Parts: sequence; C-alpha cells; structure tokens
Amino acid sequence: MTRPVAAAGRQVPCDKCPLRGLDIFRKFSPEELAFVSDFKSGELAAESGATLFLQGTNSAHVYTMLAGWAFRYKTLADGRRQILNFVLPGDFVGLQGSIMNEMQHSVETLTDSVLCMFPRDKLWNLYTGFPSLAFDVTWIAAREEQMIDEHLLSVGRRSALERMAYMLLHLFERMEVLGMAKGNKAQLPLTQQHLADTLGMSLVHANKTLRRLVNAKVVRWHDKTFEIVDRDKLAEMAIYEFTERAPRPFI
Amino acid sequence: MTRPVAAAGRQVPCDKCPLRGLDIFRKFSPEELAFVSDFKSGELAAESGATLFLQGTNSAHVYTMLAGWAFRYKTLADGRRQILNFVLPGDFVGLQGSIMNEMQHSVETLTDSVLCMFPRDKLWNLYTGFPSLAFDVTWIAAREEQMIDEHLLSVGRRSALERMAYMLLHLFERMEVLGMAKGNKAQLPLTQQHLADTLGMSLVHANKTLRRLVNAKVVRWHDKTFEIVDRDKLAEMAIYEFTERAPRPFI
DNA sequence: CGACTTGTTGATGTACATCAAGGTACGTGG
DNA sequence: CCACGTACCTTGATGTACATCAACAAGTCG
Repeated sequence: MTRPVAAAGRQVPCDKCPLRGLDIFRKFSPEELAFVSDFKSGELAAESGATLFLQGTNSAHVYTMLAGWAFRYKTLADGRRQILNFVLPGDFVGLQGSIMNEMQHSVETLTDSVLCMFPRDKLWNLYTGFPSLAFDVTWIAAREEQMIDEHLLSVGRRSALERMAYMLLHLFERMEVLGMAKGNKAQLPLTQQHLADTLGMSLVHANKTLRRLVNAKVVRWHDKTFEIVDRDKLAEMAIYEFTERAPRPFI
Repeated sequence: MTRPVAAAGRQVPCDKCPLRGLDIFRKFSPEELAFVSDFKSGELAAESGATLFLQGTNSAHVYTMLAGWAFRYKTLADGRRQILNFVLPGDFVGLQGSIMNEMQHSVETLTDSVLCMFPRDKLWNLYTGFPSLAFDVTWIAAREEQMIDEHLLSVGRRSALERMAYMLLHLFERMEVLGMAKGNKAQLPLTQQHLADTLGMSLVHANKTLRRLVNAKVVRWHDKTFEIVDRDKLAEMAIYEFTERAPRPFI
C-alpha cells in the first residue's frame, strides 16, 4: 500500500518550469523567480501509491506538484475514507501542515510524481520579502477552499448521478486548463474505488452510477482513458454552474 | 427572508476589542494594532436573517464577526441548500471574495450581529506592510479549510447519527473557547432546518436523529438552549478525534 | 500457474427521503 | 378577547436511493 518515497537532487530550474508557460499562472518578475528558485530546495520523486503526508504528523517541507497526480484524504478510525480533493500539477501540497502545526489529512500519489520541495522554515522569508508571493499563497488556499466548498455541496445535496457527473466534468476541466486533455479525451489515473471515496458512496454504487452515464452515451471510460461524449448533457446532469477561473489579480 | 443591512459608524476601537483578550488569539504588537485600527473602516450592524454576501457577487469589504452568528452556504439552481460552515465571533467573512474576484458562496446572519469592516483595496497594504498579519490571514484560511475538510468527511462518510453528534460537539467546542458556553450549556441560534442543511439530510430525518440523541440522554435542547449531558458518549458517537487548537505559531 | 486488483452485475436489506398530519407557540388584525 | 396566519417541531406511513453481500470475469504480476 504505502511505498517509500525517494528524494532526488534538484533538476528543473524554476525559470525553465514547464508549468510557468500556462496562462492560468501569472507571470513572475525576475526577482520573484530568483527568490522561488532559491526557495526550492530540491525535487521529490514519488512512485504511484506513495504516502506523502500522514494525518496527524507534520513535515519540514511544502511541495508543489510538478508532474503527476495525488489526492488528499481523511480517514475515520474504522477505516472509512473520504477523498477531499485531487492534486494536479501546479497545486500546493502540505501547506496546511506548514501554517498550522500538524496536518489534519493525508496525501497519497496516484501516479509516479515529481514534486518541488520548499523548506517550511523559509516560508516566513517569503512573507517578509515577497508580499506578492504571500498573496499568491493565500490565493491558492482560497481556491482550494472554493473547490472543497463545491465538493461539499455535491456530497451533501447532489444525487449520486449528479455528483458523478459533476466530478467527472470538474476533473476534466481542471485537466484541460493544464493542457492534459486532448480534445474530449484525457487520462484519468483513478480507480472506481477512488471515485467512490471521493463522492461518498460505495464502490458498487459508484460502478452502477458510472455505468448509467456510459449507457446514456454521455461519457466513455476504458482503461484509464476518459472521454466526454456529450458535454452539454453532462453539464446539465451535473447541475453545473460555470465559474470564471481568472488568474490572480495583483501584479 | 432577506432583510436590509444597516451600516453604523465606528464604535469599538481595536485596542478595546473584547475578542483580543481570549487566549485563542495571539497578542498583537502596538504597530500591528495601530495598523488594524486604521484598516478598520467601520462597523456593520446586521439583523438576524440578513444576507451579507450573495453567491456570484463581489464586495468592496472583508469583515470579521465581532458579535453574533452567521453561516456560509451554497445553493443549487433548484433551491437545494448546503450550509458549509458557521461564522462565530473572530471569524473572517468574505475573504474569498476579496482574494478571488467573486464569492462562490453566500453568507447569512443567524442572529443580530455586529461585524468589523475592512476595505478590500487596503488588504494589499496589509501584505506589503505587515507580513505577520498576512501570515495570520493565510492561517485563518487554512483553518477554515481544515474545518470544511472535517465536515466533508462527516457528510461523505459518517452516518446521520454520527454526523449529528459530531456537529453538535464541534459547535459546542467552538463556543467554549470563545467563552460562549456556560458549563455544559450554550445558546445555539439554529433551527433544525439549519442543522439538516448543514448535515446534508432532510429536515424530518434531522429531527428524528436529534430525538435519538435526546432520548439516549446524551444532549438536551429546548428553545435555543443546548446542553451536553454525556460528553464522552457524544464524542464516542461522533467518532471524534481531538485535535489541538494551537494559536498561530509565529511571533 | 495461482494470487491479486479492478470492474461488473444481481439479490437483498436498510438508511434515508418524501408525504402527510397535527401540535405548540408566536405574531397579526378584527 | 378570538380568529387567523406563520414558524418551528414532532411523529407515523410509505417509497426509494443507496449499502451490503455474493459471485464472477478479465487482466496482470509474481
């Protein structure tokens, strides 16, 4: 289940970061870029299934996902698991553990992944030296909260079918802006068990709900290839409300 | 339903803020206090049932709750409502709308309330001038996320009875640290409809679930007075895991 | 080759929603 | 004062969306 995590030396310099080019990220000034490059202490290569953080512990590092998928989750004492959100390239991991003292959730990789490491004790330098970056950090925390809010609405008030439709569309749109989708297709490295634990339903019911979407010719999903066949219908089934994803406003 | 909101002139100076004394808040330096005093542009007196923010709009202000209760919620197009969290004294309201461009949730008061107003366009001064306060803002965002995470776990994976027990205990503990509880009693300004919309269940089922807790002599609740009769049993039913609530670590 | 993971489907049970009705307490205007 | 409306709480009857149990199929990996 939990496999070891290997730390690797530094490889991708921040000015060559492949994510920077995407227009969902604002442009950094040379000074910001220099600071971030210095802030970054290395890279972490984790294989699929690795536990990056464990509920109740703390860590000396914050990470950003450079390449790969992970998920945040919480468990109850008897093993019931709730997946809170998925971590895609560009997302923070472990911020909560650096701001508070202790992580209240766990994080596990879904694929072989590479993460950028930032030492926790230098986070304070970011706040004192680069308010624009500090604002970015808050922005990221607010966006994460926004996603969980919507997810909570789903689990609390949407039916299983609506929830499933919403989550698939939501994930697909996140992948699209990252350039991880090709047309209406994308690689989703999830099992149905992950989907079930995300949507707060049983594995069997997740399967049957997904089948309904497939039978209705709204989506396709074979091996790890996911395809949206009828996007409008999917959005309608999801009671989806489009929300603008503006890049953060300052400088 | 939605009643008007009245803005009042400034009344409570920050150095006399009744919340400051609570030990869940760190002490401010004189400089920080002076900045916050200047940042605060006035107070807002809202009566019970007032809509402070509406999903999809934005606002020129951020608020902190000075006295009173409110709740954050989202609705689906057909009216289904999910309450995301409750706002108690000391909590931020509307931060998301100031960091992002638009609020993705609504906020409504549960009681007559007084809020401190802070103009959105001066939030940036806080980041440039007072990194310690900027860090506080991020800390608050992280704490809010932590609460929603736990709530999502509840709605997704706890049974109705467990959820009810968890929420009552959680709210009671939040009130305790704010000095709003007397022994095992506290004033909860909620209706069962609010509880149902918080816990993602129907009003009828919320009533029956609550009755079960009352019949088991675990809690009492008459008029708006809530009482915990058997705290250990309530915690056990909630699958409650105690989490340290340390004040924020820096300075 | 068996052992394991992942997906699939039907049968059965149950936790929940929905519907319906009635109760108390409050207000209002007559 | 009563009649009326409204907000909130309560309880029983019925329906259904979901969970659980069980079995099997296909792929993969040692």
